[in-house]
Amino acid sequence: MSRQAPTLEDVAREAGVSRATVSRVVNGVRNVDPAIQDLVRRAIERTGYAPNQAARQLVTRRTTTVALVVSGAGDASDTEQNAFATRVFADPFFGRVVGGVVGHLRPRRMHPVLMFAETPEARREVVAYLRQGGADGALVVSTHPDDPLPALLAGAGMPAVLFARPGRPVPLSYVDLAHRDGGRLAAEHLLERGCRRPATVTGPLAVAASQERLAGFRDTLARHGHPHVPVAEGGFTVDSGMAAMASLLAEHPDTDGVFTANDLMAQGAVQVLRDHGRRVPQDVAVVGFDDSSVAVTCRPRLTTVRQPVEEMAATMARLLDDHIKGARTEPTSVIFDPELVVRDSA
Amino acid sequence: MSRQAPTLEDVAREAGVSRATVSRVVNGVRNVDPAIQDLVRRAIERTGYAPNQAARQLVTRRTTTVALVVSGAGDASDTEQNAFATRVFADPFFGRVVGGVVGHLRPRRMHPVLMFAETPEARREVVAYLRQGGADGALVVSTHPDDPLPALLAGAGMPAVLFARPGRPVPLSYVDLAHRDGGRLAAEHLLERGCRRPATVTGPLAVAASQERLAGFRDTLARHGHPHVPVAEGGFTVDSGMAAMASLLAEHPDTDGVFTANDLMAQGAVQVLRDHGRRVPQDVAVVGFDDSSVAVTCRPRLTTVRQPVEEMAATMARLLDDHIKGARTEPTSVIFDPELVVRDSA
DNA sequence: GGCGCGTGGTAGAGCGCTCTCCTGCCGTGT
DNA sequence: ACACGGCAGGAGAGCGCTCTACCACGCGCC
Repeated sequence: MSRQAPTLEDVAREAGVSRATVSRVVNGVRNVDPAIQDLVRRAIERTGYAPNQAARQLVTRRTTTVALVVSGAGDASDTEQNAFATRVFADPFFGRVVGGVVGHLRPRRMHPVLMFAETPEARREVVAYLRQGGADGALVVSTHPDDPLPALLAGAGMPAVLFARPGRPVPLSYVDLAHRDGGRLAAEHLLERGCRRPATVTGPLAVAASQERLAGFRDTLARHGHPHVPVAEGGFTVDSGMAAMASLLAEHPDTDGVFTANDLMAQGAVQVLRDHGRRVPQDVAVVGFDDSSVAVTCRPRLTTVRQPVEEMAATMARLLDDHIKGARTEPTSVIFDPELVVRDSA
Repeated sequence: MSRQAPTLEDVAREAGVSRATVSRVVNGVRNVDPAIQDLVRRAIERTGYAPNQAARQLVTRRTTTVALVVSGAGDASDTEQNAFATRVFADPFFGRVVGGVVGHLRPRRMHPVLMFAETPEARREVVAYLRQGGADGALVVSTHPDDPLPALLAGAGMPAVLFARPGRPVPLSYVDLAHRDGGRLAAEHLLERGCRRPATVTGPLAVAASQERLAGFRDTLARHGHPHVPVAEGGFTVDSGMAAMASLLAEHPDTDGVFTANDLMAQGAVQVLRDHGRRVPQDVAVVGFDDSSVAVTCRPRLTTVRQPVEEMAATMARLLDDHIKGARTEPTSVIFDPELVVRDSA
């Protein structure tokens, strides 16, 4: 790459036409004589021309990227920062988000810039990046209900779409799941299986989704003669699922059915159950949530409430596209329906 | 964002200096009178100025991004494309790569653009993106030994660094692990535990790393009186680990120690072992590879050969930086040492 | 036959920044 | 006192592209 890259000018000279004509051919805009089109294309071929993105961006004020931000709320120290990315991607959930986003972006020749915003410093960097025109908008996945990033983005007037309804109302579009229905689905399945002593391991109760999954689960059980359901709070990790299950078992050894608010915790719960001599699903039935990859890789394979993460992520990207193009100005929300997937654990 | 964003010109006017001076203050280049610096900074504050990346890129010919490419070798159909991302990130390995890369990039205000290159079409797109100046270079993680992308990149003269030595020699820098030593470490540990009938589940034997882990394992055992070691080939997934373990067990029911070429397969092997009534580690000891997050979340926790993926990824980013800056012109390789991490499975 | 009109092309003005060159002004040495 | 080096700040030329004019030309129309 030592010698200068060819420019539009070079191609134009080579083809014997003007810069504008070449530009039109490249961008497929306006009518250009087929013969000339061919001429130009041949010249492009010969010169090995590739349009300069920076120059194009400068005039169109559009990039070919969107920021894909995984956001926390903490004040993590510098040393913890790298670990954040590792930790985040340890949950198969994020891989699915990436898959969904890329699925929408790719056919449009757009690409995601990966950013992490778990500290005030990092959040500033994200906003700065957007303001400098590094990306056209942001797709935000928060890991914490008090995440200040959405408000920052909305305040800066940047196009942004969230995964899940923000803790505090923010004038931004988002996609979400009917979590309450998910809880209901889990309850109904446990009931149908004949569970008499259901319990649940929730996600962090500060998270709205956890609250709603619990509410759906609880309400459904209450309606079927189970006014009091043992509850233990977890943190969406395997370890927290183990701890929660252990405490549940200590206080309610007769538990015969557990709904855990995600698959990772279900995995932990199953392990603890086994360690305590319970067979799953014979002695205790376990229903997870998400239908992530671990649901099929762990044994027994998990019966779980499916969250269509890829679809949700793709929709998120579509909404952002609309906002960027100006085709949509009002914040919108799209809510997806969960679905029960029956496997071996319940 | 309806009204025009402020430009250098606006700040200059506001501060009563020239554009060049403002630019110098912003970029911290050359000496500028402290009083004037202050004046300019205040003007920036007031106007809410943010430098336009596109304009800057146009003249400096440098972006603030590098491509982080996960690459395959296949001709996957369109419908499989989205799944590729999901599948890739189901392995905790990639999350660690991202963590390491971001750890290096972030302090330098650089960001990774995530790209997937599992089809010829997608590979072309990656090369085109780089040639158009969308990113300054590429960090490539191949999932397949015959991946044509490295050669494409080298041919185009694009700065690029690979994770793992490429199948065919390519004049590109890379980082890698001393896989052979890893195999040796596993063998030695199994031997020390008193295993009499060791066996191994390898990765895809087309992958050099799999070959070397196997060679290291085999050679060490041979040197200690085990000239023949049962081998089953896996595919680095939980399922393939299960299948491989099952076949191993069928032919060699007296196996008392297994080295699996990654942790995911170790997890699968443990499950199959359990299903066949073997206790781990009492009846059969299992040593994994990678020290990924599953090593500590699964039960029993895995004894495994640690691969310092984050460090390796960070080094990859550093090498790329050097190449981009021109501080390094010759392809270089950096080889890391594996380390045995003893937990419960062996 | 002049005129409007659609078609296919050119010319050239920016987009916002960096960076080289230049100028004016000090301090210093002889 | 004067030449001169060094340094701070300004002027202005691009970087490579898009896009709005604008022009040339041929056609059908009254």
